[in-house]
Formats: sequence, C-alpha cells, structure tokens
Amino acid sequence: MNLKDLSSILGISQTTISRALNGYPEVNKDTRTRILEAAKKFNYKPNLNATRLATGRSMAIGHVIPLSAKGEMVNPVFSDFFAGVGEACGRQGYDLLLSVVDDKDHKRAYRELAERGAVDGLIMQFPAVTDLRIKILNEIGMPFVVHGRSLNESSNYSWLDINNTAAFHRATNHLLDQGHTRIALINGDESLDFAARRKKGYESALLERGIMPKPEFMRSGRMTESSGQVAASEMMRLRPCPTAYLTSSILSAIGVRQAVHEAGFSIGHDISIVTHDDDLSYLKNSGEVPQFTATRSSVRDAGRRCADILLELIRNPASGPICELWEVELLVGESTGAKSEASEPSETGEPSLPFRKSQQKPAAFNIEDPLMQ
Amino acid sequence: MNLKDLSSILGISQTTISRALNGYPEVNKDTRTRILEAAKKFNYKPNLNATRLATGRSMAIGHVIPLSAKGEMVNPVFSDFFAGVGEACGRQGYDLLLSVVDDKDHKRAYRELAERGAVDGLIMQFPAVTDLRIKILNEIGMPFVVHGRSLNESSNYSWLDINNTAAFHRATNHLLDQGHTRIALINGDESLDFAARRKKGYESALLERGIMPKPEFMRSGRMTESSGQVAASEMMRLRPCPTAYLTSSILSAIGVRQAVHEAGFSIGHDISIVTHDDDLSYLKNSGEVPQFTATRSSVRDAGRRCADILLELIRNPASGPICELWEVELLVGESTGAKSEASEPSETGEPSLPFRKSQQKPAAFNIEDPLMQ
DNA sequence: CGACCTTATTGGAACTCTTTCAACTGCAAT
DNA sequence: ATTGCAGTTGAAAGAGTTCCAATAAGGTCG
Repeated sequence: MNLKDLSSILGISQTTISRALNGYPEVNKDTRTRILEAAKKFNYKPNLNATRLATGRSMAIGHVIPLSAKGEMVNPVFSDFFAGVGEACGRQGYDLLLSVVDDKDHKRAYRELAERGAVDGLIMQFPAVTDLRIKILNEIGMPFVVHGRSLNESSNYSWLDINNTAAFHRATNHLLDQGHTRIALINGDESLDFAARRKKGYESALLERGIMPKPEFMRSGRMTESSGQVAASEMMRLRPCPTAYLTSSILSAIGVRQAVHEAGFSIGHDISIVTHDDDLSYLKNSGEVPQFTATRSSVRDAGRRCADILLELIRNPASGPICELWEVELLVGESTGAKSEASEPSETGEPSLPFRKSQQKPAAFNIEDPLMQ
Repeated sequence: MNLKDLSSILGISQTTISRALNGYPEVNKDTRTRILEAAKKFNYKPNLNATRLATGRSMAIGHVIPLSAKGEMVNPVFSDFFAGVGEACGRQGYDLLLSVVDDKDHKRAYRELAERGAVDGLIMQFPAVTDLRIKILNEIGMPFVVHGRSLNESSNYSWLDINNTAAFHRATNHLLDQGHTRIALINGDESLDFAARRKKGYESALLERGIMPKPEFMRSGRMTESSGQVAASEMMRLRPCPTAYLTSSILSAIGVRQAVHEAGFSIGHDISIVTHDDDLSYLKNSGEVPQFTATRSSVRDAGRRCADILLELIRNPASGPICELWEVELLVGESTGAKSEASEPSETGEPSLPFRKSQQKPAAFNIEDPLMQ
C-alpha cells in the first residue's frame, strides 16, 4: 500500500493525504479523520527512502569506523558511547548509520556519507593530536560533533570532552600527597589527543613537586588487561620500581592489579592504583567503596550529550559551534593508600629515589594553559 | 551537481548517464568515456536516497537494540560482533543501521525497518529460550539471520550458533577429569538461549558422573567482573565450597580470579577456573599458555559470517534457510589443575562431598538430543 | 530497389513521498 | 459587481534507476 493507492481509494489527492498524516494544520477535520482511518485500515507506511528523498533529511546520524588493525570499533568505550548516542537519537526518531571502511578510504568515507545525503550529521571519535578528519568535516559543511578534541586543530568546531589534563593532574597529586614519588603512567596511545593530555597532566603534577618524569615509568598503547599486566610486571622488576600506577582504563588497572597480586604485593597497601573510569556498564568500578580510586566520567552520558548537541546543530546549524568541557571528579577507593615501605623490594639494587618536598619553586601550574583545559 | 544537471550539460539523457556510470554494457564506448570524465570533473555523486528509492534496495543491514535496563547493546560481545558484521558489510558496500528503541516498541521496530524499506536485511542477537521476535521476523518476510538460536522456536530460519551445550559439557568434563566434583557455574542470564544450553551441558556432564547439580553452586545473570567476584566470594563461604568455577565470560572469570586471590587461594592449584572466551579484542586471554583454560570461539568471526550469510540471503532469498553450528575447542590454560586438598578450607564445617565414581548408570548423554547440539 | 529485420544505442516514464506554489470555493467587505 | 480573505485542495517538481519503447544504421531478402 503506497500513497498513490491510498489516494485513488479515497479519491483524495496525495498532497492532502500526506498533509493529513504529517499533522499539517490546514486539512479539514473530517478529511483528516477519514484519511487517518484509511491509513490505519490499510496499514499504510510511507516508504522511508521516498520520504528521505522528498524531505532531504535522512533521519540518521553517521559514524565512520576505520577497519584497521587498531580496531577502534572494538574499543570497549565504543559500545557504551554508542549506547548513549543511540539512546538520544532513538528518542528523536533518528537512526545510527555505521560505515565500516578500510583505513585508506577513511576520510573519503566522511565525504561520501555527507555528499550522498546518507546522513544528516556526523559524530567523530578518538581525535588524534593532529587529525586531518576535522578539516575534512569542516570542508564538508555538514553538522558534526567530535567526542574529544584535537590539540593541533585551531578551527572552530563542536566538541564534547572531559578535562583529561586536570583529571590526571589531580590523580597524580592524590598519589603524591600520599607520599608516592615513583608513579607509573600506563596510558592509551599518545598519538591520540586524550592520552596526550593525560600525560601532560601527569607530568605537570610531577614537575610541580620537583620530580622528573621517567620514561621507564611510562607506557603508551592499547588499553587492555594484558598490556596493563605486562607493563606493571615489567616495571616491578625495575630498581627502584614504581609504588603507584596511574592507568587510563579500568581494563589496564585490572591488569596492573593482577600483576601486583602475582608479585605478592597488596593493592592499596604496598602499591597504589588510580585509574580513569569511563563508567562502562560491563566494567563497573563497584563496591560500597569503589574498588579503584578513579577519575570517573560516564562515557555513556557523553554519547547521549554528543547526540543531543548534534541533533541541535541539525535543527539549527547557526547555533554552533557548541563546545563542552566536563570536569572530572576523583573518587577515592580502596586501591590507594599511603606509601608503604613494604613496597620497597628487599633485594633493592640501587637506592630508591627518596621523596623530597620540592624546594625550588614548583613549575607554575597555569590554569590558563590550554593543556590544562 | 545532480543527474539532471549533468544530463543537460552533456546533452545526453539521464538514462544513458546512469547506465554508463553503473557499468551497463549497452552504452557506446565513446559516450561512456565522455560521461565518466564529466562525472569526475563535476564531482557528481548520485544521491543515496534517490538511488535507494529507485532501486528499492537500501544497501543497509538493520539491527534493533532495545533500550532497556538490561542494556543489551553495551554487552562487550556487541562491539566485537558488530565489528565483524561491519567488516563483512563494508567490503560489499553495505552500511549498518542501528535502531535504538524503547523495549515496548522493540518488536514494532523490526516491522517498521522492514516495511518502510529502511534496510535489506536484519540481524538479531541474543535470542531467548522463547523468543517472539523470530516469529515476527518470519512474518515480515525480509531476510534475517539470528546470532544464536531459540530452543522453543520450531520454525525454519537462518542462524549461526556455537555448540554451547557441547562446549560446557566438555569444559565440565575437563574439570571432572581433574578430580573436581564441586564445580560452580557462573552463567549468563538463563532466560537467554545460549546460557540455557550452557547450563544443560554443565548439568548433563555432572549427572553422567552421578553428581547432582547443586543450585547453590549456580548463578545466572549479567556477566560482569563484579558479579563474578561477588558470586565466587559468596560461594567460597559455603561449606563445602566449590573447588572449580565454570564461567560464561572472561569478565566473570576475572571477577572469580580476583575473589580467589582475595581469599588467599591460588588459581590453577587451589581452585580452577574454566571460562568461555569470545576472543574479544580488548579482553584477550593471552599468554604463551593462555591465562584461562577456555572454550574459545571468536565472536568477531561469527559477526563476519552472519553478515555474509545475510548478504547471501539478500542476493538470493531462495538459498535459505542457512544454519551453521560451530564446534568449540577447549584450550587448556593456566587456570586449571588437579584438585588440591589446599582448596579444602581447614575450618570445614560440614564434610565435603566426596568424589565418587558414579556406579549407577550415568544419565544417558544422547548426541541426538537437541540440547546437545 | 523497397520492405523488413537485426543490432547498437538512446530516451521516456514510472517508481516513491513531501512541499512549494497555485488554484478553487464560498463568504464578507467594498 | 468586484475584490479580498480564509479555508482547503491539487499539480508538479525533485532524485536516480530500470523497464519498455524508440531510433538509426546496416544488412538481407524478394
């Protein structure tokens, strides 16, 4: 049953039927009632693609996923983020269109989705420190929102980000305050913006107390359980070795916890862990007191908000760019505690770096510094 | 630049241009060259929605996600499965359309996607033991593939499943062979088909050795780290308590491992763990010898294959139904070992259930039993 | 040589729904 | 009698593909 059929059955023009069904006010009340009844009776459903063509709106939000070895899509953050996006879109009748393309076609894919009218707006995830995609999206002229930001991108664009630098600055300070001086950073891939900012927050907190960040205490890469475990067990063999670990994901933190257990140490006593917690549904940092001390920010909320921003930009392109920076709270859990001497391995080869309160003026922490925002 | 513009510029009908660009053979060679050059020069891209309307194909695969408290979408299996689906679809130029809808509109959503021509085929995930959705999908008449099966569904439909029953039968036997008799099952939600089958495999293996499955050794629910940890730490307080745990997901297994560590026992010596491993990209069961003894099956491969099956059904609807049952191998890792007396708590209240080789005839394991397949 | 057929190539029109613009009716006001 | 207005309604355009029809050129047969 299509519009034409319904039109000839009722003896009313397609125009009037369309208007009646879409709630236009100028339709006569009786006519509208008759049309609505007939539509129900014959189970008339407008063809989506004809509607899309006629309105010029696709009622879909696009997302391009690179089919690379890196496998961004299978990042555990992805599902929760898109659950949030889907939730917000679904409420407003929008669908999600995922286009999985080879890495080399990645940038062209954005162009195609937009130029071919497949979607009304785009969401981009995991911006790199330098990311060509934002330029391309700006060129295209279709509404888009970036989840995260890109340090080296000076143009105007809409984004939603958490304050990664401040979060890791805070987390590092928390450990420093407990007397830890040898703090390791198990970070995400630092070519990505969020990881680069987290590193800056970590490094600046150390420098402010006169501690030089040590490359051997820093890792950058995929945030999996096993990478966390490997990193921590390697670092525990260093002399001196870290007494605290700062990780970029709960999965890495679980890996570190495992390595610490295997080495016979105790979390929160011998060795402390602070992690960033994306509040993933299937990786809850649960317990009355959270298991891990963590900087927590729900990535699902972020997805929801990104979608709302994008839908607003679609309705009213002039309202942009919309930028939001979310501050992140530090939740103190069971994985941190004052630095204990038990964490000093007895067979220490070299003397461990003593904790010393910095006496030279600490490197200024400038809240205006773009890196701190 | 649209077809009409190009047509008037070139002085060639829209028909011929369309044919030239879509590789129809009857176009004159010179005409085709001229058209292709012009299309490139003016960067002509056919409007996707017009193409969809004209062809009646949407070049998209649909998936309906219920926006429920259960939050199926955020299941970690989801991302890997859809990475596989997206990979296979992307290669053939298909996109993925995700429709996130409220639970109560869930079934209507399938109808709508299909009747309104939004997609060419549908993929359904996580079938329940009794699942109305399969009936609805059959009624709709659009190609669809179920990832998993539904025990109480007798109709013909295409599906891809792993042999959950055999896998868990095998896993349980592995533990029994090592002398374990008190084996716990930390399962997924047993209203879902995969979990019900896993339970059957587990129970039948126990019964064959004359061991009565004990309800207090079984849990059904969300497969998270914390649920695994809570379940195991509760069970460890039972007397007698399990000496081995069988879990439905690596996350649960990690939770069990943590609980065991906290109780001061050692994995693989005092207490054994076998888990099912979906081979998720961010939850690799890694190590030269896998950390966990596991029944492994890549859910990403399953997604890839589901998409291939669906695309085949779209091309040739008569080729269905296509059904595939994948057998699952057991990988022996470091988390299992012969039952040790150390796992018997010294302060045992009740006597532990002795291991006794069943003398009554074991409950028949009938390979023809639909539950074993 | 004219009529007819074959082959190669091209064009018209239908398909689908929304929305702009135009049109119509009846009534009131001028 | 004419104009204006409000309340309704309809025609047509807009997109790309594909079935069907049409054209032209060349060849064949009587």
